[in-house]
Amino acid sequence: MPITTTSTKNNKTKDKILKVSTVLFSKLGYKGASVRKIASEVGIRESALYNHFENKEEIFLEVAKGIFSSPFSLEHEEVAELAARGKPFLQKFTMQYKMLTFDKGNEDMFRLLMIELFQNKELRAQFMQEFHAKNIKVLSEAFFIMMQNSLIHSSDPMLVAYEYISTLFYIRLQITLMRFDSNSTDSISTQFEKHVEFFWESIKV
Amino acid sequence: MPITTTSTKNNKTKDKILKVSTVLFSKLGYKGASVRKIASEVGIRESALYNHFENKEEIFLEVAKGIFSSPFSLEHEEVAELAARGKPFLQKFTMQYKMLTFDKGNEDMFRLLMIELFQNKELRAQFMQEFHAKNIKVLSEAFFIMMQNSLIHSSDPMLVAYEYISTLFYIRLQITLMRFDSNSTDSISTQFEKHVEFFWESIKV
DNA sequence: CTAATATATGAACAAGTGTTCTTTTGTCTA
DNA sequence: TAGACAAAAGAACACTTGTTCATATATTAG
Repeated sequence: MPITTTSTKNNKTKDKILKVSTVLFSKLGYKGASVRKIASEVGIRESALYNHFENKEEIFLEVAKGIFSSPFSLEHEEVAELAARGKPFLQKFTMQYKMLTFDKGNEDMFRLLMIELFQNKELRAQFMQEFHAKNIKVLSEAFFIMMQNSLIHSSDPMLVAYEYISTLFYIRLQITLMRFDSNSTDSISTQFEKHVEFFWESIKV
Repeated sequence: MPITTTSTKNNKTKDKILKVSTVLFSKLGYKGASVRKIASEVGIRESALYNHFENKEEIFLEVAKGIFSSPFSLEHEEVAELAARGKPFLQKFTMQYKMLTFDKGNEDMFRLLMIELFQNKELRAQFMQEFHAKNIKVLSEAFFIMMQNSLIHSSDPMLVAYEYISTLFYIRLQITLMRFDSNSTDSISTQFEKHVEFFWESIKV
């Protein structure tokens, strides 16, 4: 008898509401996605939504939980191990970042984040913490190890991390924009790999 | 007798509407800034707005014109001249970018752009063209000259330009976010200068 | 000063918003 | 089969939205 945290009950409708809301919020934003649009897409009346959620905000908060829960998991040990070899770490890290960029669910979450970023103070704080600071931490630790092993030139690991992550973010934003308009991402598809190459050539000793 | 393009008429109120709208749109977004909020801030009734503009969208379009009209002017000759000296070009370009980031008017426009980016297809297209492509063009031309003069390592100038502009954008986004919450930008204030240093050291021959 | 014109008001509109009822329907349990 | 409970519908609410219109008030021109 498996015990899931989100209650074992028969919540088929609730799940559908969340699924639909994710799509609509990430397309239209919080204001643009009205409860009637959500309900209609689910196939129920607005009033029925309130059997599953207190109000609109509760739906949004539930959806927004997904924004920073990306399974971006490089174990601490794995970081140390890969970093000791230099370039393979950058490759692994970047490919994970690339996967997140193209993954449907994470793409929606990223769009939602961008749409609501300047409308939601809490989201801004989390962006700085979860998106920026956390990445800087992992990367700077890795670059620090590379410096100790004389694989790259010595300098401030935090600065190197900043320089590295900023380009990843920009590529992700651009790809997300293009895909939102169903534009081909061909012209930018290998930008992640190019970044790894360029950066490694720039810092390697 | 100076002839301004925006008509010489006595349009004090119209100007105030645009000024107020700029602030509200860039804070609350298109949907969030209602005509009543705008009118009330101007000091008139909603109905009076329609003596100056056809509708809300016309106000927005007038405001949005300012997004991509930044006086980011490095003359073609100046680019060539500075690029031939290498690092000074990066310094000049970056300092102009930094000024735009901290300039009140351009800051509002940048925020407006970010807020509406995923809600407005036309804005996305302009972002790609005016914000991205144009900068890539100027930068890649400069890097090309530097390569010809053997100031930096030879590689794809467009790639180098991409790597350079992406970090500038990320810094700008972060600073704009912090200032939106009235947070101190001390921790990131010299990031632009650090970027110039890091990048130049990375590419110089 | 008077007439014409531009700009303001205040009320109203139709449509949309989030939310709350009461009532009906369905589903599982005793 | 009967009763309990969860989930649906449908109508209504108070409020906000963009926009319009008739009317009043300034401002300008002859």
